[in-house]
Amino acid sequence: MARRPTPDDGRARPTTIRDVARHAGVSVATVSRILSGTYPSAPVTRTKVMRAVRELDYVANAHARGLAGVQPKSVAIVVNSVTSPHYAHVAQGVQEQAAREGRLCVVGTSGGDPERELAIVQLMREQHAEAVVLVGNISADDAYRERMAGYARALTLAGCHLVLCGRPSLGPEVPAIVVEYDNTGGAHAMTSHLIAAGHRRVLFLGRRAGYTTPESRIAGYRAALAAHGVPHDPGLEVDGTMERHEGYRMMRDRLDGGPRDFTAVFACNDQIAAGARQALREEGLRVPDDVSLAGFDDLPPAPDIDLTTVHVQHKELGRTAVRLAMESEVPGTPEHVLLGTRLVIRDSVRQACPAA
Amino acid sequence: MARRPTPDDGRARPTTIRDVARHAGVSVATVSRILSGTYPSAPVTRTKVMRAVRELDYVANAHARGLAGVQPKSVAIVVNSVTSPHYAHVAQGVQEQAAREGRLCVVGTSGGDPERELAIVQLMREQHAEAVVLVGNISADDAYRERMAGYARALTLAGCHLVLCGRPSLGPEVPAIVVEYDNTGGAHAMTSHLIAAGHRRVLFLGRRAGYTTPESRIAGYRAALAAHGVPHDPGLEVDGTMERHEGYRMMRDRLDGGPRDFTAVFACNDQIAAGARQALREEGLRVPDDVSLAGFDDLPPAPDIDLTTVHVQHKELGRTAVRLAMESEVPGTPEHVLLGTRLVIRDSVRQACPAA
DNA sequence: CGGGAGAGTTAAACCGTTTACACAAGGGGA
DNA sequence: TCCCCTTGTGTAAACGGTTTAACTCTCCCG
Repeated sequence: MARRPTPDDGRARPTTIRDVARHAGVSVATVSRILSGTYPSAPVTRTKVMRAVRELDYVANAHARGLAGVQPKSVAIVVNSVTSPHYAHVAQGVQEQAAREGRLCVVGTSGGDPERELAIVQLMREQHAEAVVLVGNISADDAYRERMAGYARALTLAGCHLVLCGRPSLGPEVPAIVVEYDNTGGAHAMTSHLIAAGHRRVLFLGRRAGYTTPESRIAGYRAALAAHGVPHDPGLEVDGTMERHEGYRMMRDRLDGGPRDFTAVFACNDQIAAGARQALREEGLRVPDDVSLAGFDDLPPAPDIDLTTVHVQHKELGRTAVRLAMESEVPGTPEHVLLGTRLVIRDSVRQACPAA
Repeated sequence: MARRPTPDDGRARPTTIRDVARHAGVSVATVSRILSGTYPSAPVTRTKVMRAVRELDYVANAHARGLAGVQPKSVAIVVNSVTSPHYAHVAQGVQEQAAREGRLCVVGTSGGDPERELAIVQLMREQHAEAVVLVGNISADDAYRERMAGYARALTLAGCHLVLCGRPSLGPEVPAIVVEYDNTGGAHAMTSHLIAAGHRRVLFLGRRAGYTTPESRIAGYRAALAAHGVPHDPGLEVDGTMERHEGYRMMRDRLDGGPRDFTAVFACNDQIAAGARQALREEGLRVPDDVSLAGFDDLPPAPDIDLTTVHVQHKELGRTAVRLAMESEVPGTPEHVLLGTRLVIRDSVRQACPAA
């Protein structure tokens, strides 16, 4: 036996459909049908059953129901961490859309560790999630891609959709929906904006080889420099991750390292910008009077520090991910969506001082 | 039959333990035992089974496993929204602790709607979650409390623990773990800090009747005024919710409404403080030179706007919630925990100008 | 008065796993 | 040689629902 009948067990066993049937004086099948409402039934029986359900405070066992083939499945989302505004907003979009489609939403955090991400995906496969949404920015290691590709195929076989959100495709052979936003275009536009304001030495904070988001953004930065005939100085590209304290560190190091050789800063995201701004202020440099500063994302704390930045539709990203996964059965559904971005001009960029 | 055998079905059925058993030439029970590793087995059998598992890429069906009585259950957390830094940090703590205890974490958002919150709790009951964590700040309506109390009893009956996080108990009769932090004490300390700096007219932004968090904080504010013999002017208490745009609105209204009759502002949280700061700056008032400003929470964007605030251990709150729920079987576990807070002095509060 | 038609209900099979119990083979002590 | 114990595996009964196929009534029509 799976479990002893435990008629003498201390704690009570939850109410089952059998209890309801007995209490209402009908069969189990009748209760099931009346509750699902998919079958005609006599009003008097219906009343009896509903009363029994209320009196016993019955709720169905989701495991049993899932096992029996009913599919009110769930959507899973894997992010680095929920405290990062970027992930939080995407997650919020996923949540909202999942709720709208009547799905439960499971959130997992990987902490940026590919190993944990793979483990969570495997877990979701066990849970028979309807869709698994992987959000952004992971090291594109070859062995990792190979394994994830394998999982993607397994998920698809089990009728589950893999959605890559703000992250590039795993290759044409791998079944996955991709929802991205235009990192390169946004960075290009922002860099052009800085150049138009007369800046020719723009410090880029947050380069990170192997990570797709920073790589796309720096590509836009470089392309804009080239398009406007501004010489590209690799010495102006600073390595770092996308956290606030890293922004602080990068700027500190730069200021401590010698005379200031830039008039503007383009941070890879708003968090870095916020950290860099703090380091600048500690050094007595005002934004935008002494140094212009631009970010990317348009998330808190951008409005609080008057940051000129690139707006990304984060919630829409999450919503689209879920929507595409749900609709992917219908023929015309696209498998790759690229969301646009737009500049948000606040007050952190000023005309370059020609003397600088 | 529950489902036709579908030997001719288009899409493949996921691999079951039976497939593995057949493929390895052993019985289903043997596969189960070898995979769970709780039983002795011959090395040669073990090898065969493991190879079959690998070749078929088998993962167990979590529904079936759950039904059969194995309990690697999950932890559920219900928050207003994941984009609010306050909830995000608590959720992060819950996630981390749940992961550490080997539990899956389900996140639901209620949008502050008691009705949806109740619905999610019911859903979690179906899912047989091991613990349900409800986070903060809901309207303490009587009918709602009654229903939630009923659910709490039902959850307990099903062996599931209800944890109220940053929210008061439902009453002594209701089985629930409560993890709070000291709102009143923190607000008292901050108000005292402002009074010590010479402020006697402190504007409180974010009063909200019926909501426990603002009510506790304003109680601390009033108590501190009384303790230091500063007259209490109800006209200095402004109603509003705990969002950034509300902080902006409240301060705007106040400044537009007449001459400034306060020298310091105590915002009910950092978000309100950030909004209020923006309104002040638009009016040409500098923080802290013209007006002192204090917040509550110590979450982004507090460090970016140099906000003096009250630090709350948000992650610890979430972690404690999960930990207590897991350990609640062992006798000595407390059912009510109050976490401390501490002042974080930055640069948004200055000595009051006696003339003001 | 026999015989569909159709509404309402029930018994039983099935979903995929775990596990109590049965059982076979092999080894060692009496 | 016999018996018992250990070790490894198989059989079958749960777990709690859903669904199919069969069955029992009424009712209506020829």
